[in-house]
Amino acid sequence: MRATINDIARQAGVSKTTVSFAFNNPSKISQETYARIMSIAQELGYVPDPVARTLAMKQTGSIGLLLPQAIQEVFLNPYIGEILRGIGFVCDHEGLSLSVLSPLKGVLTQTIRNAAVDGIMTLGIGPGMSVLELFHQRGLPFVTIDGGNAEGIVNVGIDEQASSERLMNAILSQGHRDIAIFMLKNVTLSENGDHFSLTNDNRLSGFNAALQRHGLSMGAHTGIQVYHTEVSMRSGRETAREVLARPRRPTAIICLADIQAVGVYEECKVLGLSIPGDISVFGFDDIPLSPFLSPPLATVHQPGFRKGETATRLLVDLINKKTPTSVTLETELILRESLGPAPGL
Amino acid sequence: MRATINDIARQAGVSKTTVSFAFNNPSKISQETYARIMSIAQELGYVPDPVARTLAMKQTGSIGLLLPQAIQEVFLNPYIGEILRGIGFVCDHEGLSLSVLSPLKGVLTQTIRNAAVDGIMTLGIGPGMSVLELFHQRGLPFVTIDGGNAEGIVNVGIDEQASSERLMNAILSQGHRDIAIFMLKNVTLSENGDHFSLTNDNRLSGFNAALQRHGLSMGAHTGIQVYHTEVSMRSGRETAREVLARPRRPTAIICLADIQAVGVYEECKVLGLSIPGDISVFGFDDIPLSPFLSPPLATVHQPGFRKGETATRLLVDLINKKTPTSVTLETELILRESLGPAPGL
DNA sequence: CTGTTAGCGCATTCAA
DNA sequence: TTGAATGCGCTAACAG
Repeated sequence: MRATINDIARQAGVSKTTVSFAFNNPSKISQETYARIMSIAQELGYVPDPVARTLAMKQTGSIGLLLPQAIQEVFLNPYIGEILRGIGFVCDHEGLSLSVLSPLKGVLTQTIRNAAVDGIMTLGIGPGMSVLELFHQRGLPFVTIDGGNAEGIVNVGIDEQASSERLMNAILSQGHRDIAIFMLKNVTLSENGDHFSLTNDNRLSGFNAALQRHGLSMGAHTGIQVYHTEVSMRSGRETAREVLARPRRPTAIICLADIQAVGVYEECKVLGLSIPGDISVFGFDDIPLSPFLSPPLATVHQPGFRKGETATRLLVDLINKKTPTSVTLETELILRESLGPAPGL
Repeated sequence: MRATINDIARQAGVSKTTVSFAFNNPSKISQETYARIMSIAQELGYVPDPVARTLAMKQTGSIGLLLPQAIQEVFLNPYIGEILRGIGFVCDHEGLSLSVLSPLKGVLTQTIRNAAVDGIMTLGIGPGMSVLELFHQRGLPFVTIDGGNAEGIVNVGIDEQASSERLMNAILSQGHRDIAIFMLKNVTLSENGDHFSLTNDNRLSGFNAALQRHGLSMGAHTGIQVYHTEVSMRSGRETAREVLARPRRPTAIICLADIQAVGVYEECKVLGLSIPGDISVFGFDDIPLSPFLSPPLATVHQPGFRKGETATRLLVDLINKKTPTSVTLETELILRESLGPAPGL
């Protein structure tokens, strides 16, 4: 049975308040009482209970991060690590701790109910998802990352559509007309277990915009096709295997996550295909290792660290009763050697 | 002002107990009261306060992870991501949430005091460090990862010494006699801001064991020298720049973290040095991308995921009053193309 | 500088 | 099946 503030107070012959001051505001009591209290506390191994303190102060000193998938899936993607670093940077700065919340199968609601946090951040949770209502219900400040802009919610993201359009333009301008696009599956969660993704939609329409301007379109009868893949090396590889076996083999593969491209590289090596000689590969995210792949991966640079950093700052503002607004960060097209002209050109 | 259990009770014309049951044990009350309570709760947007609940139940449902450095440093290393995935795997399974605690400059003590968790895991915190006493004082169950074995503390790690010895043997058997070793700096923290690392010591003695058997030793007058570097790509690159400019250039570089090797690769490319033609590179960890570097990186495979997984299971056992014991996991020497014979052999 | 007195919001034993 | 009472451990007005 751990010692409580009462035990200390009794032993020291003072009141609870005095003990409390000793720990939180020593300047309000005399040196000697302070010393006596601390020595007794030491002796009894007393440490103030953080939960009780939190209850009394109505402040947990921690913020939550709600992931779109199980943690062991999500952190397969190094890009998430970048976001996490940004979040952590601000947390450290503000003296906050970070609580990682996974969306467990049916108990997501419970998870959110029970989260002892001052505010919460979400990854890829869009407007209209019932999770957000839960936050409102609890009166929990929240900001979304890559959740899409909407009235009344603070979001940090990029211009998905413009970025994708630029990406596709780069590909098309190299003469590619047979293109496989690896879209992101399971990147976000909705209450009923279904998955949908605003990010996907936006990127798709960016692609279409570029295609249209070239008089092209996606579809089974064209050379431009979409595949729904998971955000992992393995999935990238498996899909590449499937795609590269098609009679009309694409001359370019677009991976909407760099990490998938690693799997594509691997499969190409096995098949003896040269990048970009036989096939060009384009990524998205620009994870720290993309420049070091062989060949270096062309991609869209996304400011992952700053995304996390910005979102956390906004959340802190929100918690402090300020009223921040959504932020859109810049992306940059990074042309590296994995993009080359279409074979035969 | 959020609604409390009292508001609901009053509105519904029942007692607090009944409302509590409605949320936690509906089978103990009648259908109709349940329905009435829930509907009123819905209307008033009532959600039980997690902190108050925690206080009453004496269980937070979350465990803490105490990092050795600021989060933005630590997650520069993909290997940590692997450990995190393992931890998350078990957390999900057990319905626990994960609280990431950073060792802030002076307030580490505060951080630990205020952490509302049922148990805690540490990375690279060894026996004898005062942090551990704090855990005892709070009566907080804890397990260490890579903390070294000691009486009375539960640890999950690898045989650092044997692994390093095997590593060095592999290098020596390729004829290398001029070797640069990039040790890990700042990998662990102690209370007074100093840093020291049991891991470093153990690996060093493993290296020395192998060297001795070959009649060699480390030192300024020999070809085998140790550099203290940070666990990052950048640090690996900078140290490589320094090392490769030495008059007696090493023919092999050992990086005690794969991620550093990426920086070494980069510098070699700039200098026009071929791996392993001019210089061999050996890593440690076997991060997911090591096989995809060019050339693939020879390294010591460490089971990061299983480390996290095992440690978390042990912690859960500890929380449940079981008495688990320390675990040592296996490593494996992975010979890939970045290791070749010393030039001239 | 120190003590008294209320909460904070919920869970739970014991009666009814 | 429900309610009253008590406790969880701490903070913070408000007095003195």
